[in-house]
Amino acid sequence: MDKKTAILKAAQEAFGQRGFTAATVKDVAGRAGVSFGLVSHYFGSKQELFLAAGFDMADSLIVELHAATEGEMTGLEAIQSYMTAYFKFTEENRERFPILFRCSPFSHNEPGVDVAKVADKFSVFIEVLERCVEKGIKDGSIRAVSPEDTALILYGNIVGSVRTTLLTPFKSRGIFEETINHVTRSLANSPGQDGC
Amino acid sequence: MDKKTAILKAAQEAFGQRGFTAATVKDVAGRAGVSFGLVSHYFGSKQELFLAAGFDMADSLIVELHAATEGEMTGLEAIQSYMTAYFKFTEENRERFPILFRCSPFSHNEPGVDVAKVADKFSVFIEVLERCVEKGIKDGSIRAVSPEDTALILYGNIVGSVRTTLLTPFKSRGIFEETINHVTRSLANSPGQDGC
Amino acid sequence: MDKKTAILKAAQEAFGQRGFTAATVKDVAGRAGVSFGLVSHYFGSKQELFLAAGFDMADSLIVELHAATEGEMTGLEAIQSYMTAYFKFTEENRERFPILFRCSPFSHNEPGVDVAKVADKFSVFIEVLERCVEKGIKDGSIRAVSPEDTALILYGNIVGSVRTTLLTPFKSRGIFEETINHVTRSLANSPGQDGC
Amino acid sequence: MDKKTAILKAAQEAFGQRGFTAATVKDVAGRAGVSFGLVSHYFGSKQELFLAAGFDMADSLIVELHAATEGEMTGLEAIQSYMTAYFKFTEENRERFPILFRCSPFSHNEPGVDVAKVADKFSVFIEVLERCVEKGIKDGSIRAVSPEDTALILYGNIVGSVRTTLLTPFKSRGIFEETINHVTRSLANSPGQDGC
DNA sequence: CATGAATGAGTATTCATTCAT
DNA sequence: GATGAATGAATACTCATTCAT
Repeated sequence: MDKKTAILKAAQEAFGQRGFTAATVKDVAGRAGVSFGLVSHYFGSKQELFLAAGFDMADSLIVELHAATEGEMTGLEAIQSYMTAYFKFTEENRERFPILFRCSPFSHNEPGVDVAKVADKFSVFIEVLERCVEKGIKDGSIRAVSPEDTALILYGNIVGSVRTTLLTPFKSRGIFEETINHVTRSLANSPGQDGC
Repeated sequence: MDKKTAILKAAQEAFGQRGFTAATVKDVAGRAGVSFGLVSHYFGSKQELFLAAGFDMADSLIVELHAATEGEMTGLEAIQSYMTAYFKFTEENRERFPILFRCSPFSHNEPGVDVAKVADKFSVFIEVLERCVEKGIKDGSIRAVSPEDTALILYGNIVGSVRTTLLTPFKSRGIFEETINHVTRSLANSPGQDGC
Repeated sequence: MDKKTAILKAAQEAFGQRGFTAATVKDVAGRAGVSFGLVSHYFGSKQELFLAAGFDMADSLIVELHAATEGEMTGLEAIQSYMTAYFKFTEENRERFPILFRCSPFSHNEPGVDVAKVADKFSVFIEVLERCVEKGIKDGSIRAVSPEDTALILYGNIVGSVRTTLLTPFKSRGIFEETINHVTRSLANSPGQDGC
Repeated sequence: MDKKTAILKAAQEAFGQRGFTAATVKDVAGRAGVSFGLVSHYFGSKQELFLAAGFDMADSLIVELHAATEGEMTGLEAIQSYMTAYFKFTEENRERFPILFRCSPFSHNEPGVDVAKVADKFSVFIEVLERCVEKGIKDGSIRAVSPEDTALILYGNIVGSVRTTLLTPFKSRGIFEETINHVTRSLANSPGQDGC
């Protein structure tokens, strides 16, 4: 791993754990094993580094989510696949994922975050979910709901469970699976109902 | 409003908007219209002020939630009442509510927050919810789910919608009502299923 | 002398000797015998301190020059009095005067100097001189010259001698008197000429 | 123009405009269109570059002044020729001339300037002027004055006008000519006086 | 009660310089 | 010759805290 990448990874760790303001450039440099001068050399300012770190993480996740929802399946299955991929990604990146809690429109502005850019980046997460809901309504796997509202609620639901898992001491083994069940129960067009 | 209260309210605003590290004591004093010396005079250190501000907000909310869930009703109705009260409280305290996003175990530790104390305080929110789920299972209004997992998921769901509303530009008029519907659909013991 | 004044005097010394960029706030604080935090407390930024220091010195000098040129005398005598006062002031403030070399439109912009403000302040020095020249032309003590050009040249002349005295190793005991003679010879309406 | 020369010219520009401390090696390299590594490669340190830049400019000017004063003429004419050449040189090198304001004993020490070397270099400018005054006194074109003091005063006079022209917003079309007239009036052995 | 003068630790950033390629 | 990665000293500025009034 070259030093530029090392700095990026270290920044994701440090900003994720401490937040933009509390994390220090010196800390990032220390974790990356480089001098702090090199951080400015490659990334300019702390703010630019913060955005680079957050966007790099977001981009990686977006790739996974696209892959998870692109195959042939019902809308409801796509949502389940989306959630599975999302949760898997968080578990595989426990140390560095939380940068997304900070560098996201769902957190209060950290100084130095361009709100518009971040909202733009994150709207993709919502949009993919919205497409899945729309698809599910069409193919009959999801009941009639507002795709827009639902996508927002589902995303909040997902992030809520991720926060609980990564941040709180309120641990629960099956929370990810149960969240998928929760969502499935809420959205599924229960076949029994039609049959009655 | 006496100056001590003014400082507390100002602290909730400032810490909510900027976070523990980025908010300054001078800023708090400015918003409260008092000299910065008075802040230490009443609250000692910045950290103590942060905790006082967060706990004051949490306590107010807890009072509301207890009131909302204590009457005679089914478990499912209690959950709906809990959520309604929670959402109402956030809207009535838009400016100062976000202190809870910072001073909560669902956010990364802000330096100076005693994790244990905070977890303790917030476990009440989960426990009240858990009691409602248990009650609903008993009275037949809620299907058979794990009360513990479900309480965590529901809380994440609620906070997700609050964050979306208070923090993001992804606005949706009916998100609070839809979140209640979402939860209701997921938990309700659908009478039709039994009938089949 | 209170600490705010001490900082101002120290700033005049430090900026005068080393220039805006090379002088450090720590150095200023050290000379003033205060902590460097107090400098920001009173003056905000280095730039504001620089301007405050320069303008304080300029204002003091302006007072002297007005006093020197206000009595009843010919224009030529007023110019001599102006120069005498100017040179006396520089000698009495050897240590701190050079701030004016830096904070003046006759020096290259130091970053953080508002060019317009400085030009405004210094235009007074030129204008007073111009009035004297005009007066001298009217009262016959000064030959027919362009008051505007002449004022600029005289000011350059004065500052040139001050720079030589305060900054260079090219010392000459009588340079101030000789400069006054030089100017007098150049401007005087030699009575002999009229008589011819 | 080879890269070494390009660096030297760029250094004259940058140091002239910003001063030794504020100008950066990177800035010089950027203006010259070379990598910053090449600057050290050719000139060693920033200080050496500064001196090289200043002395190169001083040497060019000295050549012009010698040429201007070497022909057959009276001392007064030599001084006029000196001034004309000096002013012409400044106008032809507007962008890069101000390095001499910085790298001269008439400016406060920029750190890294060897005072003695600079004084030595600049003493030539004064000496040439002094020779002209002495010559003029001998040949009767200049009245009886102290050559030493006068040379210093004249040099200050010249530089004052150059500073006014290159640095201040106090522009005056005829300032260079008027300065020559000013000096001429002051020094000339007015023939009319003798004639009376 | 209330103010704000005073302090100094901590941080981001700039920048000259070195050195491997 | 020429480049730019890498370093770390130096510096302006912020800010919590203390304390005299």
